[in-house]
Amino acid sequence: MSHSVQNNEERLDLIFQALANRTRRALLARLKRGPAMVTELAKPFGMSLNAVSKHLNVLERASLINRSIEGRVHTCTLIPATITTAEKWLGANRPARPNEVNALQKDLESVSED
Amino acid sequence: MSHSVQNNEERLDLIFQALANRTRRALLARLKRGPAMVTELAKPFGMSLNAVSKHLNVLERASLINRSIEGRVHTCTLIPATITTAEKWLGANRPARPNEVNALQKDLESVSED
DNA sequence: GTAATGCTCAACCGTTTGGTTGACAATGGA
DNA sequence: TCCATTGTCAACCAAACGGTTGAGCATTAC
Repeated sequence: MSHSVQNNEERLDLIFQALANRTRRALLARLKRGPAMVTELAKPFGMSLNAVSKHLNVLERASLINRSIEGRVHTCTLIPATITTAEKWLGANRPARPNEVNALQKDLESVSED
Repeated sequence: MSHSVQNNEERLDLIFQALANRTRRALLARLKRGPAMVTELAKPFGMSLNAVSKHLNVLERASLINRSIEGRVHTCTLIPATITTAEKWLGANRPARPNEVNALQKDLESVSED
């Protein structure tokens, strides 16, 4: 494919961009309940199958889902590890919460000990 | 402003879209270390101040940052709660991990108890 | 064999994005 | 007062987004 040559920033770009659309988030929410075929995924949305197919492409390029083809049925599966990648970035870039700050301050106090 | 009329999906759209750009993620990473003025934020990036100002607008509309004006200096501050909003969505839409599944299965077994 | 199903690809189209430049308003320092 | 600093706004531009329609290719059912 030669598409998979991505550094971490590129991966995060693709992941967050894929998440930045409510249809795609709804697709992921559905897939959390288990794998599903494309027409099944498309059913709840008031848009063409083609549009949903495009959204699935975006999710696939972001490695948020996998597709396995069996006959004419394409089954989509969530890739939880990619969601974890996004969670990790957020966790690393959210400042410590008050109680965490308190804990950190206690640590600092116990070190300086003046 | 009349801009702040947003339901949850709109808010998530704005948040994830704001996160879907490496310059903006770098800005947030910088702001995690504390508030900063606009020129200071712009310094590390090879682009015009105007471009950075636009990025800050995107972050502000997503409620990821705040701006306080004092004289001619606009100071930007991170809003951690909004990052938490994104984290919550991800946490709710990542399937349970194996150990969590085990815990859940144990719960179920202890209930049905046949 | 024919028809329906499942899905993708390609082309198109209006809107948004991410950058630029130029002008300008307001503040602060000389 | 004059000038540098700080930052925004507006207009412009190419590229990407998010949808559409139409065509077409496998696969399965009849």
